[in-house]
Amino acid sequence: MNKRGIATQKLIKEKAYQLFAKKGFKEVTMKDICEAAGLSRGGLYCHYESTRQIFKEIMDDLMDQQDEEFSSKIESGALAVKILDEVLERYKHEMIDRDASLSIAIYEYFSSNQDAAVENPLHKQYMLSAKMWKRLIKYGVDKGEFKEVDIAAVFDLIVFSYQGVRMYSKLMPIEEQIPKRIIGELRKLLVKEREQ
Amino acid sequence: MNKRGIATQKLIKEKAYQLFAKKGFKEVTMKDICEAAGLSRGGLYCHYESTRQIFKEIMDDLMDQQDEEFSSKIESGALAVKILDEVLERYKHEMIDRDASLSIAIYEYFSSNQDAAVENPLHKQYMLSAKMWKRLIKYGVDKGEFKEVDIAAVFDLIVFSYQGVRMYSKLMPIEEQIPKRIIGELRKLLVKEREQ
Amino acid sequence: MNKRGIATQKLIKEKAYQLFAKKGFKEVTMKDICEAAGLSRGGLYCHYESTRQIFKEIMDDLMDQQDEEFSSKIESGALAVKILDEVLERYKHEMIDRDASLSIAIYEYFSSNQDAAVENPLHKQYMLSAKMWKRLIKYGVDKGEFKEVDIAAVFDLIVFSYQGVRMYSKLMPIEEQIPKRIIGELRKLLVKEREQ
Amino acid sequence: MNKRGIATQKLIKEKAYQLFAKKGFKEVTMKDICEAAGLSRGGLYCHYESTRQIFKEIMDDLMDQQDEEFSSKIESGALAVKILDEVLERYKHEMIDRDASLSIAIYEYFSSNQDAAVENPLHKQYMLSAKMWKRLIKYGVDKGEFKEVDIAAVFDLIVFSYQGVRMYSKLMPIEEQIPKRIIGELRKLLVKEREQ
DNA sequence: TATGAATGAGTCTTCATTCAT
DNA sequence: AATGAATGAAGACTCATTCAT
Repeated sequence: MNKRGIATQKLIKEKAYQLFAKKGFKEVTMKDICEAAGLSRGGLYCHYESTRQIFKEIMDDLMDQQDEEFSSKIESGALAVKILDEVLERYKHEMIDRDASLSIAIYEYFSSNQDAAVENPLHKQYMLSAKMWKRLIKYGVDKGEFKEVDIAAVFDLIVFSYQGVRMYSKLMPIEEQIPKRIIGELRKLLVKEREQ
Repeated sequence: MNKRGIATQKLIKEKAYQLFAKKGFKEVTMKDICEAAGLSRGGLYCHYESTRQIFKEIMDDLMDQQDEEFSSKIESGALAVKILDEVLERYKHEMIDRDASLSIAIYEYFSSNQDAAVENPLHKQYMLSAKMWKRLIKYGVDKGEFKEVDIAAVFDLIVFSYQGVRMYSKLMPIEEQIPKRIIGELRKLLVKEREQ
Repeated sequence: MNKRGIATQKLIKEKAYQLFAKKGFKEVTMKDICEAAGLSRGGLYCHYESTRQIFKEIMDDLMDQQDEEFSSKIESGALAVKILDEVLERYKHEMIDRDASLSIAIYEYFSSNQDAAVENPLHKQYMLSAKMWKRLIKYGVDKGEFKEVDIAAVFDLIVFSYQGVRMYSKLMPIEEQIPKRIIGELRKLLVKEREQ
Repeated sequence: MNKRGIATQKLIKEKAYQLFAKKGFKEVTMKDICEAAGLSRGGLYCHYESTRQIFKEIMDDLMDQQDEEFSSKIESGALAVKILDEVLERYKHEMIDRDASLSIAIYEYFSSNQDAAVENPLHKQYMLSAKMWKRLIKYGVDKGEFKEVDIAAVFDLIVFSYQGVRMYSKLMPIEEQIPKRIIGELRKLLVKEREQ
């Protein structure tokens, strides 16, 4: 593929991202993407065969961007509480950011998916996220900043309550207090009293 | 509408429920429902104008069935911990029950919905659920069985982690351990140590 | 048929008339008529089999109402000019009365009609109208009030210019001046100068 | 659009013209046109969205072909009577030419039309026709060939009696004598006795 | 690579018509 | 006479997909 081809594919993915974020996965058609990208039918088919393929490529790109966000911070020896607060702060914002996310599209994509369970990218992402969080929690516990919690249990609570709110924020009005309260409660679970 | 009509509508809703549970909302067509119900095209249109209308009616029926599940138990003076354990046990099962639920369909239905936010039935259900949980938590606290928690915060954590797992259970394999750990952690949050 | 049946048929025809006047013949369905008449599907079919049949019956009723309007006046010995002016005045109003007439419906009905030409009720009406007008014109000529015109030619001019305007009044805005000018011109054709 | 597309559109319009002339506007479906043009459903929808759009384009093409038919003749200084006779002769033939014309279709198209009255193409055509006829009549009067008539009135009589017959020729049998008599009468209205 | 014409399958929707009640 | 549930056919419309250019 030459430069032009790559640029076209990038354009297609950008435009498709916007459509998926707005309408979910199932309601975006190849025709929609053609029109959004300013390409003809045949032109789009030169690059992609289906919305599923385009979506998968967008997902893969996003996954690649995710790195082990905590690692460098932990290695720098920062306070566990400080690292925790940074991440929770980000989570709080993402919970109420209705528009930028693909969450609905991801939901629809995977719920009509035939991928073998183990290769499921969502599962992969979950496992990766688990690894990072568990490392952070252990780090905090070892440093004496966090309580001696059930690491796996607290991680599950964090990740699923976060995802639960993200999804519901697309379906019904979520007052700002909700993420705030959840984040606060999660923090209390982890951080020793005197630290707060 | 006569008896025959009512029976047909009941049949339509039953068959449609199964389809929505299996395929989500967006992928079910009027044709699918005709065929599942053994009706002709026109026959279905005698009763319903769209999948959206059928889905809404199913939702409304379900909502009607929901009553204030804790109320009678609280009024009977049962132990708060016992009531809590019963509900959490049910939640645990629902979290991994991939098939019987409409969760994906609900997600798709509401994510492409124009209903005014306040009348949103999901929001209504959330509010109802909040009322019941808050009553239970207060009851437990007053009886000295539960810790002096931030009631609203704990409720949010319960409901959104529950919903988060329910949704993800449709998208990726959820090991049985996950609901178990979450339920356990939520219980610890509420119940005083000596009660456990 | 008993009284109730007759009353229902009358109601059907009244409601159907309104629909035909408003939407033309082709766009009125049996369903429309059911709803307008407040009858069920089956109920309407008890009385009529098709819109065509209903329309035909309405037409026949209208034809029956038409009598030889000039006859009695001529026999009373009235001035030909006076009779003429009365009729022309009525024509002038009908030309711009967009709403009350079935003209579009008649057009559509007959243009998709298989009736043998000779039994064509429109033709019958034309022939009847011709007979009456020719009698009037001859009466005026004999009395010395009208010019010695080509009776058939003047009649055709009258009837077709009248019908032409009626039809066009449904299709484009007809200024009031148009019928006025046409009526004036037709009158001049017939009536001797000194009479005016 | 490329050559092939243009050729297809031309074909569609030709076939559609025949259908409209035969069946009127309302009874022609997109399916009819597909089949007449030898195209698939989707193929037709590539070019046109509705029968209304196709019909409008056919009308516009026809309007474009109409030019100010009298102008050149008047400018050449021909006898007004000669020009008049040529046009009336054409009218006479068109009055009984049942098949080639779109008159029914036009009637149905405009009678179910929402176009703002002023932009109504039928009205535009009427105005254009009025301009041409008035110019001719004035020319004949100025040259002393025509009587000193009420120009607007005579024009209305000409155009609406012509249209009236055209329309009725689709609805009932029109003997050849009728157009002949009307044309004769209209001619007498205009042309001075000694000219005849 | 890219265009856009064309196909054909699939769904939606509306009605005329029938029929058991 | 009347109801209204049900059928089935017809037409509208949309897309994924292919292909000649």
